[in-house]
Amino acid sequence: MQEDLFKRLVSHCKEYGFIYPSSEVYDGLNGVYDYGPMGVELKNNIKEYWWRSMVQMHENITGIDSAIFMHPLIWKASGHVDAFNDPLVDNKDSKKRYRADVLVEGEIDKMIAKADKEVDKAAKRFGETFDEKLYRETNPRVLEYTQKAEATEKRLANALKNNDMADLKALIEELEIADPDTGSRNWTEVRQFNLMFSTQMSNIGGDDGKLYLRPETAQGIFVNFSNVQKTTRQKIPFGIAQIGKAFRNEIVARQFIFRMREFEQMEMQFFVRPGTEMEWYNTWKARRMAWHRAVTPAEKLRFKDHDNLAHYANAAVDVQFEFPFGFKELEGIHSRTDFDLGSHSQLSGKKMQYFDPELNEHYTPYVVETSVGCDRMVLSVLSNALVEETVPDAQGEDSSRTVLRVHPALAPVKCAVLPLLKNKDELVEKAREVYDKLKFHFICQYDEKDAVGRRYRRQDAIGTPYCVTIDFETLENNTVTIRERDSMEQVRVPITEVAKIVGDKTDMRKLLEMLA
RNA sequence: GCGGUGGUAACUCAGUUGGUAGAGUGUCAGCCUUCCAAGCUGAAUGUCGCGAGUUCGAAUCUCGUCCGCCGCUCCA
Repeated sequence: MQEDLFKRLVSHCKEYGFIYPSSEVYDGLNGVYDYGPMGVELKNNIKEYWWRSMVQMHENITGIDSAIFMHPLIWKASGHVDAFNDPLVDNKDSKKRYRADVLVEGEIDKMIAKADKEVDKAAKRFGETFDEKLYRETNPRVLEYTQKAEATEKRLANALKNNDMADLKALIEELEIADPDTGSRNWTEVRQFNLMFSTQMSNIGGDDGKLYLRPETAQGIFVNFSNVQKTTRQKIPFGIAQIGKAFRNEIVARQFIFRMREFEQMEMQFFVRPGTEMEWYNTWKARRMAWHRAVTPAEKLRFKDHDNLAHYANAAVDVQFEFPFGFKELEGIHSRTDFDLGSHSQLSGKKMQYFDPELNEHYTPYVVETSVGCDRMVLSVLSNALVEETVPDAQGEDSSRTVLRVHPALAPVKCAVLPLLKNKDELVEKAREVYDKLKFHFICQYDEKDAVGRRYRRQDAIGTPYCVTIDFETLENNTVTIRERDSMEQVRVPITEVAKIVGDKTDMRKLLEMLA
């Protein structure tokens, strides 16, 4: 059922020009998609909704557009060079894949557990006279375990530091580590998976010329913190917003545009006084949920706290949407502490602090981040909107229609202009006139092909909220009918009012006002 | 990467024991039509994923290869 909906959605997206598989004529490129004529409009509207809700609606939030190429040290400071490199190993028998370092760490834990067990046993034996410290330092068996654990830890750290995959493999073999599930010791070579794409800036020679395509837009904001603060004279708390492409070499890209290798983020980093970050974290949680609820039913949205916090965060929550394949992350809200600014400050040697006149002191601001996946937002809007319903046809019989119930402010085309009949020149001519007026206000489509009912259905399929029909009465008194997508109801209005009526209903302002 | 599964028109799919491709929808042109898809007439569109083999003959059989989907590993 749900899977059917998802398949229908994917083909609908292609059929009506929303989303095409990338490089299709060359058999496609896994995990990459192109936006078509309807898709780009929808996506731009989503971006505009976000941008205006951040930058236009908050005097203390400004936007930037930083470059995708950044100095390679940025990714060192951010922790991505380390955190994005996972050494993976496959078990040939069980076909399971593990992180090699996690396997070794598990083995180290076992060694420590063994030592602890020896200590426990001795403690029971000696009773109250037991000196744990002395025992740990002198008992040969405990010593053997702890020393082995320490040595292994050291070797693991070295191997990771030097990217020595061969030694990692050797370590797994020497420790006789078995697959936790099956007990098999039949391992493949350990391979490094780099989740960042790299490229070459050719006029810098050798390895130093290696650059990464940014895996998140946030760092472009952090490294511009001082520039923005000084040039805009913002006082803390204030935020910097950015929309842009990011790139991650996912091991598997799946679920249509949900997880792509090239994707777009809408991120806002909010800089606050240390100690106030949880307050702001909760404020932004609420604001962001309100933003989502303005376009998505509340029951399809929920918060999901992170079980494991990232290296930079002291609190993290996801906004999840119920996709056809289950509740999945749409947006992340993180309290990033002063990790990023502190780290860049340390590595670059440049101060990234703020002088707080109220406190009369310098500090490194804390950061609360909101980060939405733009493409995921497109997917959520589409999967929430696509409906197949039964409506009466001209004879009052049941007929089905496919309709995209997207919010009018997000709809790719706002208005279709239709002459009732195309073989009547007066109607066609008048319709052209109306179209030529409306096109200055919003995106319109003119269509005269086929019966008008069929044209309505065509517009329904791409989510056009309003259809204006020019009929014989129009020729008499300059009025037209406006047909609304969801209710299919029509009202007759003077031509001179169409731009205002449709404009009001499709204006982004409607959405923004819901956030107040 | 492994396992499962699939690749035929823009979309959804059919194609029987091997005889060089069809349907519905959609698209285009024309007719009809005074407001909600499926009225009439006509038309265009396929290297049947790609390559090799078997065969007189391959969408169909064999092998290889590429790509997609689902699951596992990963997801800061």
